[in-house]
Amino acid sequence: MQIPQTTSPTHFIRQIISNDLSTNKNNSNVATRFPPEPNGYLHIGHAKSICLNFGTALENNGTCNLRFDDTNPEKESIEYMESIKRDVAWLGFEWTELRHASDYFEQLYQYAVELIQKGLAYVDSLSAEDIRLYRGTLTQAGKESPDRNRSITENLDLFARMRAGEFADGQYVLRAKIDMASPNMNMRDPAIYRIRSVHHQRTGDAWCIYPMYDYTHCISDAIENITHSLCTLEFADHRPLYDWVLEQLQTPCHPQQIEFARLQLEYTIVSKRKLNQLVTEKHVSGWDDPRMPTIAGLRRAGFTSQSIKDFCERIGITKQNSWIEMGVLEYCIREDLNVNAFRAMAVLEPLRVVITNYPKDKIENLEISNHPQREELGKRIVPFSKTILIENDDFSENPPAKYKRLSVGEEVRLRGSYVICCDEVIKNADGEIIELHCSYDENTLGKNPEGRKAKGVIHWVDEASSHAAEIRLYDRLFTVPQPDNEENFLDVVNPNSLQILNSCRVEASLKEATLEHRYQFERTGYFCLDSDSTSEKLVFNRTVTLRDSKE
RNA sequence: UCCCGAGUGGUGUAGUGGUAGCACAGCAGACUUUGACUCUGUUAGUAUAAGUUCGAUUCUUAUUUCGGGUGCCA
Repeated sequence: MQIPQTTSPTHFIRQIISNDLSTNKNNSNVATRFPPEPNGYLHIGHAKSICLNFGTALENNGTCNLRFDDTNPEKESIEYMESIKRDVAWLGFEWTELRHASDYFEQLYQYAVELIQKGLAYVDSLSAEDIRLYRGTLTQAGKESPDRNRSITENLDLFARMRAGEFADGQYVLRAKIDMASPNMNMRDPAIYRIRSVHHQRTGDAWCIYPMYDYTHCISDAIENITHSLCTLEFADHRPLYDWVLEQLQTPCHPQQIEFARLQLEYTIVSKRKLNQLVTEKHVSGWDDPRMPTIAGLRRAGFTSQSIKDFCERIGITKQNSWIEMGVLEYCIREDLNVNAFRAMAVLEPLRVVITNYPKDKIENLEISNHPQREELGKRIVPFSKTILIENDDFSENPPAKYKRLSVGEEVRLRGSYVICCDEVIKNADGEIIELHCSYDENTLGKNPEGRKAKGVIHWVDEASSHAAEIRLYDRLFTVPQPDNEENFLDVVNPNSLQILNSCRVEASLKEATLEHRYQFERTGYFCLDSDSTSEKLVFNRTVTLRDSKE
């Protein structure tokens, strides 16, 4: 007997947590958070983090907050916050609480005062340039700022006046007093507050000093009683600072920061700066362009949230930097859509076929299953008459070996309909094929012809009852697996990443297509209705092709 | 070699001091009213060198390769 494997594979973070649970660490609570900065749209890499954080909470009956890391008002906006909430919700996760680092600005300030009082922070008047010079290099220790031993009283006064807006941007900065000789640059008296007289999207003009990430993140985690603070590898060097801050202060708890490798997906980029550039320079139509690796783009392309979650589970969680092949993502969406997408027929590049021996005005309303393996999904009506359209590609005058489509003198099955034989090719004055004359075998509806076998099965639509449609064929946005390695990633944008087909014809039933449904256009791929679609003009996006094993 | 991290088939990821498993990709075949799906079979791997051990992919050391680190970004 086979026991179905339903448990997810383990990974090192699951092991750490199950170990913590077994020792009753954190009173056996599990609290995580997803902490995006609202300075761009969420992308597939964020999806990995979202699935990890929310998933970890779900698996352990814990909590997971959505917390906006909004400490840099110059780059952040409400629009991005809204898009992030929408995308997390679309993925199917519910945050326990919605928080903002800016909710803690007053507490953060008071903790900073506490640091100053303990002689662990000081106000520095060095310029940004000088601070950089004083910091030293990777191989050389830094040297201390002349202001490092400013008195506590003076520091307190200056910090209060920084808050009060008495100084210009950049005139002073609050620094943690740690160790200018540390081999870890993050510990060389990092800045924890800077003066920035800018309007904040949530706190308005209440503040002109804003806390830095390292200082803010650990305290925010502690305030929210986070148990496991999961972040990407590049923050590993910051962990000593994360721990240092919490060790100096009387915070509610001391969360454990654990780092994992960020997602690297071939043929995509996830740098917010570059993604932004693609949008602003109009290489794509927007953040939700189906070629974008953003959640919004994937959604518009027709990806399901389930397929993305499945993908995130499959790629695993480790500390190894690795590249995921596009084939994995494609497999995940095909696996979902194969089971759940309704089947339909669409002809992308039509070729007219007249069935010479079919009655002139006859129309047969054929009933065809919506899914070959799932009868419960019902049937649809597909009209059939004397003049139909087939895919231009599905006919060849000089068929190669093993050709399974139509050619002169050969028979093919029209999917869900009759077997036809091509008798004659009609060409125009330029010698281009404009029409095919075929004959049908009336005894082949729902049964095989006797004594012979059709070469293959092709899709079709009835010309009169079909609808015009625009079909957008999307392909990978870049021509190389690692566009980030290029001198200029714009040089390797795939010029053929979008092909718009305007003379497509889709079967009558597709008139009722909805944004929520996914479709498999038989033999051509998986598609979804695009939001640009109108009742006059249907627009479909190709999510992914079908697997293709023909050589 | 200033600090930190990581090396398991083509890719990703498990595992144990005792025959290295799974998935994707690939290849071959079966089935097929989708060249889809499904099914079957199959190719291919522990970075290198020493050491400990009856036995090392696992433990130790060295080497090597790759990634990250010098924002008043996150």
